[in-house]
Amino acid sequence: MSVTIKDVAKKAGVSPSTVSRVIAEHPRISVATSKRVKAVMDQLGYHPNLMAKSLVSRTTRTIAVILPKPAEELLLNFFFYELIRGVLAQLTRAGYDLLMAGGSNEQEELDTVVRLVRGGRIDGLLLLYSRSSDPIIHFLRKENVPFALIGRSLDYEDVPSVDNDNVQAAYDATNHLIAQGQKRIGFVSGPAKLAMTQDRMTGYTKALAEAKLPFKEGWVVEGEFLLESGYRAMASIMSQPEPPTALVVIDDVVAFGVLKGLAELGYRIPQDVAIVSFNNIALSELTMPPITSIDVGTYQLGYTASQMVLRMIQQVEITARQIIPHRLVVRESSLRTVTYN
Amino acid sequence: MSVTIKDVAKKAGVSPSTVSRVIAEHPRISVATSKRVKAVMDQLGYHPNLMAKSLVSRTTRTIAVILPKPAEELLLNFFFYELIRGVLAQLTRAGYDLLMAGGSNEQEELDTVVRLVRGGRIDGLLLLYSRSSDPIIHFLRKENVPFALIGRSLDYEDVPSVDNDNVQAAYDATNHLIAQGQKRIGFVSGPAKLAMTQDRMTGYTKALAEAKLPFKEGWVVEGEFLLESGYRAMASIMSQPEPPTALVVIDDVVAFGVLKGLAELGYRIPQDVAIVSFNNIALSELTMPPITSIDVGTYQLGYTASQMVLRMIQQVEITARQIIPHRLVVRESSLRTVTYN
DNA sequence: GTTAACAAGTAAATCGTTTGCACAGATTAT
DNA sequence: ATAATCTGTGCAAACGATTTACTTGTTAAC
Repeated sequence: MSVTIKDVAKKAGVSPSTVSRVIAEHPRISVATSKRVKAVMDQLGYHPNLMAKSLVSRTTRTIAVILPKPAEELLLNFFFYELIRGVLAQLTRAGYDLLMAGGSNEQEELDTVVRLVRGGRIDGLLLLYSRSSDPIIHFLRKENVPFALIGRSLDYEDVPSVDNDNVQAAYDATNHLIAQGQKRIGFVSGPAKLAMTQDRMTGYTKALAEAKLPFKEGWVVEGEFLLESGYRAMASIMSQPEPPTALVVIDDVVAFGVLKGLAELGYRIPQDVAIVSFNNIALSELTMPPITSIDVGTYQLGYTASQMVLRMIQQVEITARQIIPHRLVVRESSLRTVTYN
Repeated sequence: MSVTIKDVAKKAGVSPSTVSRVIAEHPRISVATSKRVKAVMDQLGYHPNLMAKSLVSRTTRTIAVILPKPAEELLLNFFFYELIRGVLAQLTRAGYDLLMAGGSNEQEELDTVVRLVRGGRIDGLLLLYSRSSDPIIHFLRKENVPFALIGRSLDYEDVPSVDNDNVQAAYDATNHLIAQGQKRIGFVSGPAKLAMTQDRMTGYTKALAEAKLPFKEGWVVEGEFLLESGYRAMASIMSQPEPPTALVVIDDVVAFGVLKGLAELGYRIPQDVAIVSFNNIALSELTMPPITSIDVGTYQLGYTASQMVLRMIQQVEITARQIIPHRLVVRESSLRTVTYN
């Protein structure tokens, strides 16, 4: 069917091993032979069978990204894509391929990971978020598979991971609102299980405490990383007797929902309610008003995490935990006084 | 190292072939043996080596998506992600994995495809756009590899593909503006090589011609699927002696740039310039004003195209060319009279 | 009671590579 | 001149599955 190493060998009048050595640029092969074999190779359009190669080398030059449980939902958040962009840039550079796989629930997700790892289909993987007591992380450590986590593990200190200082980031975001004179600041949050959510919550409360500003249960709403989540949160938060006049929002897409919700309720932004959000996706500057957002270096996150996995595969020593710096990008949504031209 | 079929065989007191047959649910295996072997299998945590399996079966349960040349750029367009969402939904459903690979120029792209196909790494692939005289399509047809194109081939009639009726879509978009009383309608276009761009251009001119409205070279600008592209187009289009009062824009992200450009030049939308765009990505309704857009069923496009590839792999007869219906979603950006509440 | 049919399982070849070991001839060291 | 080392290559055994063709023990048929 397809042209194999044997065909090349026969045509070049050498043994298959020699052809293999030519491909691998083995030093013991003479220049003459190498040239001749190579000529035959492209004359025949030979390409090594990657499966056979992988089988014997136990290597696939493939990294997997596991799509968390509600892949459908995850994929609605643009943060993810910016991340993947970074991942792809790194992997392509290194000549690795990216495999995307998922499951429709936590069990299936684990099954997928086990299948890929035990089945020898991948050389390493990238985990996007970490839940508390994550069975996948547990499995990967046990099996000693190269992997890196984007985020922070709540269970183990020494999991290779790339993260932001989310406590500090939320602290900065909240303080930015405080600096604008805001006194009643709420928090539109994400899934409580995630380390990221917990850290940002910590930063938020810390800033409030330091400024001696009130923290109210009713000003905090937990949700998903979805537009509707932010939209719905407004109904509940703004129906409080004394609603907040400023909001820290866990994610830009959620903030889009917040914008929509507030607009429908008749609030003006930022005059009535000021907003600071996270991730600074490309479209945050296009909404009306543009959203102030903490840039977490999403692309860098993906790029660095992939690099980490690649290094682990090459047995290069790595720093277990890398922090990508964040940066507050101020736009109109958070400013006390705004001038429209 | 890893537990193999032989280990299972030994422990279960049968031959490797029997274990293999148990896995494949071969009818010639007795229930008793099957049970016993299966018990041993999960006692040992056995998982078949996918490479070995692929080697002999010449099958990988993997579909590749080739990222076009400027992957970095492509990934900035959200249209792509919605597409991938559809692809993943279909593939996950069918138990296939998705491999994303790319190259940094057309040659590398082709090389990647050749490597993956000849190397037996994938069972089929999905092409995102088609250029004229695309060497990749040429190669895939020659090699008889299952693949589907999202879009339309300019070279071959019978390439399996999923597409919109882009001529009609652009015709509808333009007519919508005409119905609003617009007389001077421009077109912010995409790369001229792409079938999609050409088709939309055709629909646009057709609508103008039928309505006996003027077509002016200066009102048409070619660009990329990038925000900046739309932004820059405004400088050139609006500096015409008689600038258009309405624009058909090739893509939502480009339209975002158009919005930004027009705002900076002091035009109000839709009062001074009305806009209709394509793809209807999630954020089109969040801009100010929300953008009227042709929903092309992006998710469906990805979902259907993947299905087509899977069918080809399973040797099921397919319709070579499927058309996904489009739908005009009217929002404020295109309306003659607007009321803000 | 012999043979044919069948059920359940095994042995061995195969898929396309890589790689340790062997070996012949050339080169260098002593 | 002989031993020791180097060079360049081939043989054959992996890697971990699947699958064809063969064995064996039972049951049914005549």
